[in-house]
Amino acid sequence: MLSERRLQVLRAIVQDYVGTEEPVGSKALTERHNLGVSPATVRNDMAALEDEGFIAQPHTSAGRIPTDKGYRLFVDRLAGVKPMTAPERRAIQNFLDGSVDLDDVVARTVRLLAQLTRQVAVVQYPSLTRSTVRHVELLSLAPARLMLVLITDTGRVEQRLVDCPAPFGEQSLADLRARLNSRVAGRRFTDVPSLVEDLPEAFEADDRGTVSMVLSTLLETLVEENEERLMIGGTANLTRFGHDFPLTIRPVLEALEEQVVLLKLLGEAGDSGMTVRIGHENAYEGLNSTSVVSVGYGSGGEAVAKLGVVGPTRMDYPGTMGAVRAVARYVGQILAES
Amino acid sequence: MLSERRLQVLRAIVQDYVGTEEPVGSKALTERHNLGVSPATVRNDMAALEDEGFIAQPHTSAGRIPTDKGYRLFVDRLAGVKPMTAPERRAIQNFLDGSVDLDDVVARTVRLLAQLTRQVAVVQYPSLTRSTVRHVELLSLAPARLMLVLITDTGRVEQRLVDCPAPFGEQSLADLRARLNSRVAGRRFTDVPSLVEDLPEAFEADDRGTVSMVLSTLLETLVEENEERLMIGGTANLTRFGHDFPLTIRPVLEALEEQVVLLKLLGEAGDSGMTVRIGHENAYEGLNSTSVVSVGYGSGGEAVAKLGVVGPTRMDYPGTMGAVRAVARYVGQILAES
DNA sequence: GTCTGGCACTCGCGTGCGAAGAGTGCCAGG
DNA sequence: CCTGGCACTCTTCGCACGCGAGTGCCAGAC
Repeated sequence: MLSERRLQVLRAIVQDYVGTEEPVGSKALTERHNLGVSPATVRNDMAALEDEGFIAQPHTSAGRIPTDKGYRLFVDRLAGVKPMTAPERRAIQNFLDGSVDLDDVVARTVRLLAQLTRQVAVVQYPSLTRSTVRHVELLSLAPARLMLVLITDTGRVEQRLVDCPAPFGEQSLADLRARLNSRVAGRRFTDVPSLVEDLPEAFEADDRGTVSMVLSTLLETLVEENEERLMIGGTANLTRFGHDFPLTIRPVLEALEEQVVLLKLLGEAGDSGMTVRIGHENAYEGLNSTSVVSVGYGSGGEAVAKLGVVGPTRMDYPGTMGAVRAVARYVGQILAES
Repeated sequence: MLSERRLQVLRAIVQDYVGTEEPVGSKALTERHNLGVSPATVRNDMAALEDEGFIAQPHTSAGRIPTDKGYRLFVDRLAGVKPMTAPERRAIQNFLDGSVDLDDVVARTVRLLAQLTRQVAVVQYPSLTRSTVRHVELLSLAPARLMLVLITDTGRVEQRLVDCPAPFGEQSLADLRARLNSRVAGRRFTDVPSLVEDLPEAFEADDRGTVSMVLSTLLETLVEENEERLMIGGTANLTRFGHDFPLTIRPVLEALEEQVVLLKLLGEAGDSGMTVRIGHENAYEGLNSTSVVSVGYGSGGEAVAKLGVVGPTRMDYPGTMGAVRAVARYVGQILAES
């Protein structure tokens, strides 16, 4: 439906607008990109593109700027993902290699993404859903008070206090610890409930209450902590957004504070491959003037969590997508190693 | 040196300016505060206040605005701390009472402070320095790999992996766990090093390497984690800052991202009582146009960490101080209970 | 058919000017 | 020491104007 040249015109408009942040006119286009045609021809093409809704003019007699639909077409058909250069890749790897624990990995990733893309970075902590139990530990803090510690293969540690209905002996504790681990160690979280179901039956009547309590706390942890946490960074980059500040930046900051919103946002993104949500494609209203580029990452082939960046719709899509993809890849490697 | 009335004039100027965000002139002052004197008199007083550096005019023939020095005098001598009303106090208590763990307490506190003051809230996690060890746990993950878990009386949990130089038997593990706890449980962090110093000597030669490794990891945790973490919230309130946005907001966002800067900031504040740092009194340049109100909080009489808010120098000091003090008080209570 | 050059037209933006208004400083008198 | 009055200084706002960028359209060339 759109001729090849018109697509090139659109591509040129997007590129120029992203670079200059100013509406781009027909003359400037022909000068900066040698399209081999005159401004007049480009004008006709632009009129056609505007009819189709890919570009718009802020006011009569100004240049054109891409619409959300225009960016969408650009991302889908006109732009590739710009790969990172070798030095950049080395820098990423070096930076992430210095991490000492999971928190540190996530913190470094956020920093890195924010720096590379000069936008707001969002990194979700590796999910518990897909991961497996490495170890479950039980410690007795007081005669009727236990602490349950859950360690996952992604290096995450969760702990919970358990108030027992009755005192629980050291013997029973060791017994429960051993049985629990032999059943669930190395297993998937989703499999745990059915694996421990009948565990209370193996214990004396006196202890069953406590055992059930421990088990339900464990299951609760698995479920509750699927409400993932996440870390954000690079909010200072929001100041580069535009000149019409307060109106634009405010809802974005609000959205970033609402972790629920962000988690939903990442959750809605496709599970495999990179997802780009442009402007109004974002369900959350406050982010209607931003684009979100996200991708899953994980230690094996499977994604255990997502990361991405939030920036103005007017962003360098190829570069951003390249950075996001590269970072996701290296974080996956780091997680696999540890 | 300054007559009573002049102080009243300064107080009126601060109050009006905080309310209206606009330079305040002599006429408006006499109308809104019945000072019992004419505008002309007030003008003379204002000239005197300006000579002393307490107020300034943005340009000739505009009203006056307080300088940092003016705010300082206001805070020190003219304004009290505005206590929270009973309903507000109840709301604070209710909101914090719902907390389930330490992370939750901190998260709720940040939210609460941000809402109450309509500014950016900063809450430091309770420090390890002043707190005591509740329990130390050791788990064996693999023949030559241990996990060390440290639980503090403030409910904080830290874990570390330990790679052993040689396999470490279950027996030795239980032994070490027991000895370690009998020595350090209930003790202050600062006392731990001297308490465990001679522990390796109690073990077989084969195990000593591992024991030393565990101990050094433990000590490392105590020291390293004194680099406190903190949580911030309410950044969206920055948009209410002023009309001269990007320039003001940018360095503040940058400062907020640098946890090191914030920690230093809180660290510099006085250890007891509330500290108010106004404008240029803040060592960090990016915060030169903001004021920081901070106070220590803790479970007992002793402060284990600090919390506070960052806002424009033009803030409602009495109200902000009241909110900060009240929140700190209730957080302390919550921590003491758990 | 498609592209091109030319031309008239539309607007937004920066500039300059004048009036209005707010606020000050100073002075003489109570 | 306070007060009323007066002259002065600036900022802000509205308005008219001209410039320039950019468009749309049309007639003609390939």
